[in-house]
Amino acid sequence: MKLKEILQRQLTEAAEKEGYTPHSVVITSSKDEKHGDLSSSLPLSLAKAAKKPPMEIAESIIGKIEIDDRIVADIFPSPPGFINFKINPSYYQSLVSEIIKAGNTYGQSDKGKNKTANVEFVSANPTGPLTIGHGRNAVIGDTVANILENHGYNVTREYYFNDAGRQMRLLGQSVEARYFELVGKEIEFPNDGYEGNYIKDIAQSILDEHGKSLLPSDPLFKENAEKIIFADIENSLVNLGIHFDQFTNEKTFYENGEIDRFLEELKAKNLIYEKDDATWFRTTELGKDQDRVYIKSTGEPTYRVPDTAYHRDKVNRGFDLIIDIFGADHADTYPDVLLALEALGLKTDHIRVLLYQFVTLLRNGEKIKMSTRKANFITMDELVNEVSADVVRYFFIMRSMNSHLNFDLDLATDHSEKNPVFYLQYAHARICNIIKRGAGLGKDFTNDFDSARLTHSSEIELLKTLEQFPEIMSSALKLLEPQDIANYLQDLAARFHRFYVDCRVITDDNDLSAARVALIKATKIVLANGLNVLGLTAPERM
RNA sequence: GCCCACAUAGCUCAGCAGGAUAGAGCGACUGCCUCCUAAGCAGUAGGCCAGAGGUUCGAAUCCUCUUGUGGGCACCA
Repeated sequence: MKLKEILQRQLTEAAEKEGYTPHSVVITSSKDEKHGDLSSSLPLSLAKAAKKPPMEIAESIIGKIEIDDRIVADIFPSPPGFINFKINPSYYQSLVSEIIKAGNTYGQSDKGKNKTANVEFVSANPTGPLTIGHGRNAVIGDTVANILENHGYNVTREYYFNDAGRQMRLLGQSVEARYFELVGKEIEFPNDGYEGNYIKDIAQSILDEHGKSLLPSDPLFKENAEKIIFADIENSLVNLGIHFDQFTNEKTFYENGEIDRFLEELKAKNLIYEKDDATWFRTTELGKDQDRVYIKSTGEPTYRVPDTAYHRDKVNRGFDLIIDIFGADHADTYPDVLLALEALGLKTDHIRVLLYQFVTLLRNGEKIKMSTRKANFITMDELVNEVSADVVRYFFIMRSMNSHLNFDLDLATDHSEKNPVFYLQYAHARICNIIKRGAGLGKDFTNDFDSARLTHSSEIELLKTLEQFPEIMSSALKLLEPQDIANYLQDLAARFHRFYVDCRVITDDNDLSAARVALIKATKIVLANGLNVLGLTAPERM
């Protein structure tokens, strides 16, 4: 059990013995060492209802706490009504062998054991290369999936795409136009067509493969474009270390009758009606302020229809947890999907939608407006080639999902050595180097060490930070916010670098060296586990 | 106009299930390698936590309003 949980329980029991009814017992790390290592403000929160001074409550609760002195060295109150715990250093010291023993399972849990999760992310339609805009989605999704796996979930990474809609039709027409340009029979380029050079490349490859005798409206234009672009997207994802377990195509739900069935069921519930030659979903009946078009007057369904059928399919596949990673532009639309599922009697409370804010790309201090259609974009491949997958991944999760991300291209490329990801990786590399050096001197400190030798304040601070890792990981499972892990690792690396400066590891004092080697091995394990969850490499040298 | 986010150091951002003195990186200035990688460490300067109310013993954190920024409000996805 984790330290805070132990203290929480002791505090709660002691408070109850004194006749209080504590609601939430919060324990925080003390910032000032004169307040011990951990503190609780429980007495302050009880004071009002009890009509007693907080300090008096603190004293009486402390009197009832059953101290395990292997863990807690001292408990004392401080004004205006905190209870402070001084933790026995031996508790922290004992973590070293615990972490080494746990190895790559340190920080893991079995909260998701025998449970399945589906994480749907990227889901970009194959109309062009993967851009930086998609990148944030891709990295968040993959990292969230890693977090779930860290807790034992069996995760399906899924990519959903539409190939039946207007966008894909435009893509085919754009390729077609470029093809006929190449064979000298120019036809009009579609309005809103895709202008990127990659369209010309595709047209050229079609020309190379099929000659110049293709006729207008040949389905081959769209089919080839889709195939080529999709292969390119998958390759870009692999470059980022991302692999999908399943690709699901919108077309499936037309072909297997799911969409018709779904519309029929809504109709039976009188949630669908016809107006102005279109078919509408009666969202107002379900608490929204306007109805939504389901089938356009052209006869073409809107994206909501297959999307909802797709989500119903995911629910029916029986996952314990379903996660969607959407950009902020979907904030208004996904509730309609959930509403429709609920209207059909499906449970949706195991669906979690993670919305992330957009990426603003800066070059020379100016915003770049990106548009796939206008071919004004930076591709993920370009970026990964310039700054490495590690840096790109870190950049996308180092900011909280719901704040806008400024991606400064100049900073990411020209000053990449200063990227914070190197700071943590350097800590890992430093440790590897010290261990190697120790081994080179014939000092292989494997099992036999006395952790009581770890008494320097930098050592204790490092140990305290190592202790927090499992808590950080379980909080990450609850919040599904990768950023917290990145922040923690920054803190851990900082503690290590400070320790490195204060405490020499390989010294003439063999016992001390053995203890310190064990400490850095434990640190290395936690760094590597954290980097691994973020999908970053843990380099042995830099 | 309506809905959702966001607003903290010169810049980019942490901190937000309320807690004791608001942090980091970059940038500026000062120090630290005869010693495990200086991709590091220590320090100085820099803040009305957007503004105004409220709740509370206690607010950067919760609530309301104002202002500003981004996104959404399509028979686009």
